[in-house]
Amino acid sequence: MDKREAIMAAALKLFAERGFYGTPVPLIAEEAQVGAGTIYRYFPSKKSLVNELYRHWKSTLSQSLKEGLLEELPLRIRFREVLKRWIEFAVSNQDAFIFLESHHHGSYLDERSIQMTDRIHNEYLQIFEQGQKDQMVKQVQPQLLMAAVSGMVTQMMKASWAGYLDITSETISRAEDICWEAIRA
Amino acid sequence: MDKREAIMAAALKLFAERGFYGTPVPLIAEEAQVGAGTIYRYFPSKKSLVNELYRHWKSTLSQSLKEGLLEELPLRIRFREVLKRWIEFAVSNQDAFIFLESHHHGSYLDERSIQMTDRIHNEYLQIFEQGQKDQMVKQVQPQLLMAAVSGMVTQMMKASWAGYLDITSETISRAEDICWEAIRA
Amino acid sequence: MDKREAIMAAALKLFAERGFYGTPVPLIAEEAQVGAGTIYRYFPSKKSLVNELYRHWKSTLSQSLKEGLLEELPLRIRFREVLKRWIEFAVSNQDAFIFLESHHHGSYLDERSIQMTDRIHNEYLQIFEQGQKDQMVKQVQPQLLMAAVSGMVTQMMKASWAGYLDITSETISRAEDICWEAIRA
Amino acid sequence: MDKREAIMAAALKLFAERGFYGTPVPLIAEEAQVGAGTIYRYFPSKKSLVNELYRHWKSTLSQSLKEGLLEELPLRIRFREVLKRWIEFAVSNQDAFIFLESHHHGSYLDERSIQMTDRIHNEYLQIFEQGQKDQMVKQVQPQLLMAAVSGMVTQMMKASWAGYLDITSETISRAEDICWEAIRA
DNA sequence: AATGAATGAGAGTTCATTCAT
DNA sequence: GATGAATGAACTCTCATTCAT
Repeated sequence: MDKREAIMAAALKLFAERGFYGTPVPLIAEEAQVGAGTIYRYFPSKKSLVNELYRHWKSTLSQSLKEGLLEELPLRIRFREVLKRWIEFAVSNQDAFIFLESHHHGSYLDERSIQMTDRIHNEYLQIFEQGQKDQMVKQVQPQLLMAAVSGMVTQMMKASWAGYLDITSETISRAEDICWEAIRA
Repeated sequence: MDKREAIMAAALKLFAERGFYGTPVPLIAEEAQVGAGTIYRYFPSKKSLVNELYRHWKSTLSQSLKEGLLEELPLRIRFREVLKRWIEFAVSNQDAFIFLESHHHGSYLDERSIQMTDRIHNEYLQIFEQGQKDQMVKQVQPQLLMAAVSGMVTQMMKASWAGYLDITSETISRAEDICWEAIRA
Repeated sequence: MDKREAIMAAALKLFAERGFYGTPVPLIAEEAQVGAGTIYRYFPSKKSLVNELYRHWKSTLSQSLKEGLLEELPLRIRFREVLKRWIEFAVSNQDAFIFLESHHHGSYLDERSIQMTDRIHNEYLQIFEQGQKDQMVKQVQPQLLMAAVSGMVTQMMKASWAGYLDITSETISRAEDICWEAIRA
Repeated sequence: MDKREAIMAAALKLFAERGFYGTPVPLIAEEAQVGAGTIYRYFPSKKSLVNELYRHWKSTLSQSLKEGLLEELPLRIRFREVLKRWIEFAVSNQDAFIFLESHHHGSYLDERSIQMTDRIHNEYLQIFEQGQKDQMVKQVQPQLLMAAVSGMVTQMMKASWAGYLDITSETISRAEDICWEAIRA
């Protein structure tokens, strides 16, 4: 489905740049080089488009954090690996990362999207809770640890987006250090 | 001007809750208990209203971080004081903090607002740069340090907003620790 | 409410001429000499407009058939009086009569309109049933008697509308005779 | 042409149920089990489809009223025979009869359809005029006699359609009596 | 100065029609 | 010949803005 992907790519770009309400459907059509009506052959409504897009990227991110992570490795190594993947995902998929962040609490997200958000959110929390059991990270509300890590990554991406910050592999490595020291016991 | 303030208070609340595009002007008027036309006596357009509101709170935040900060105190003390004020501002002015964060990159922000954002951004950066000179914080791009701190605070507020996190004075104190350890040398 | 009435008058004319689906809202606005948006200050939707219009004229017609009808008069006199009023209403309010007829089974009619239709329909049926008890009209399904009378009036109005028939007081009187002989015992 | 007939049958059913504007072309295609584009091989436009359908059934009805009617029979017999055929056509071809009735004044009918309507209308009128010459029916405008008969049949069919009336052969016979007494001298 | 009814441009969406397959 | 994905004009409805009161 070539058109479907073109529409999703166009919508991702525009929603990331201008937000959901700031993006008229005909503009998405133009960016995707399809007719306005075509969008409605693939998505029943603008709302359903944003929800499918959200779930697609949310699960893509979630997968790439988990995929092939060796359970045998020491927790500490795995922890830093996840951190690294997170940052690398954000860097490689800037639009998607910004989109996920800024649409986190949109009133247009439906029940399924919210449930997926909560489920993945809890998966992440468990990583921090596991780290706490193993005395590796600070013994505070896990939400706070997660806020530190996700906030760091998010703001770094926004700074890059706004042209304040140039992200290199050196930057990524530094960002990992900062995150790690923020949360380690 | 009593009405002007009522309008700004109503707009702050609604923009924070529903975003710029999700908030009709007549709804602001209703919340402020004025006629819809009255808003246009005080602000030439909805866009100018959001910009004035943005600049108002941006400079209020900036002021409260600087105000009466004793230059004689050791840098390290001043540093932690700023951190504390930042978090306390966010907690005491949830709407304003969320509003500033979520409108950070709105396409409706005008030249003046962007310039003010940049100016204040640079002021903050200087704090980190000063900390680097004094060997107190990590020797990395200051943007990254700032991302760590502002990201942490922002995500903490969003978690609170979404009901995931209950913020107490204990939480604030913990958050300060996390921020400090993230950036310290 | 001057505008409200202008809108209802314009809608009546256009719905009678072109039907519900054949009449765009902006055309109603133009005919009523108001802005398109104004219609939505008075009616939440096009559907609600057609329903209010329908109920307004349905009850107006119903009222004018009943109003001030002396119960003391012999049934036969009252019967012919109702017949006369019906025809006169149709002649004096051609648009409204055509509108009511052609929107009888529209899929856009809501529960309330359908209930009102059924209620008034039953009121009319009772007239015929009463006539049957008094041996004045034919002993057949009352629906059939009603079909004869309402069909006659409806088709007469449509013929007039289409320019086939010129309705005079002589015509009305003749129509009454025809109806009466159709149904009398 | 098998497909052509399938399309016309599907269109008849849907136009009768939902009206012209309420019936999307793709829905007709689905009902007819052909591709949407196929309809345009047989009919240049939706408008032309409804017009062909209208003329088809209009002339079918007209034919079945005339066909094989013995000129030698007394006028009175022939008269009642026509009445009977009319009602029987309506009962046997409910969809077609409803379709013809409700599209009688559609703004989408073209010149040819209107001319055919007028022509057939005049043929019917002549029957009544002939009846007047022979002193069998009332000496009033023939339009009025026709309104009585066609109105009766139409309303009876609508009542049946709406579920108010169950049509049996007894009903048909009664309806004939009513029509006849409405118009006879 | 303040109002809120009125406006019309522009939003999301539908659907008659086309055309590459 | 037949298809149905694709189109864009036109629909219903919203809302930033104006202006008579």
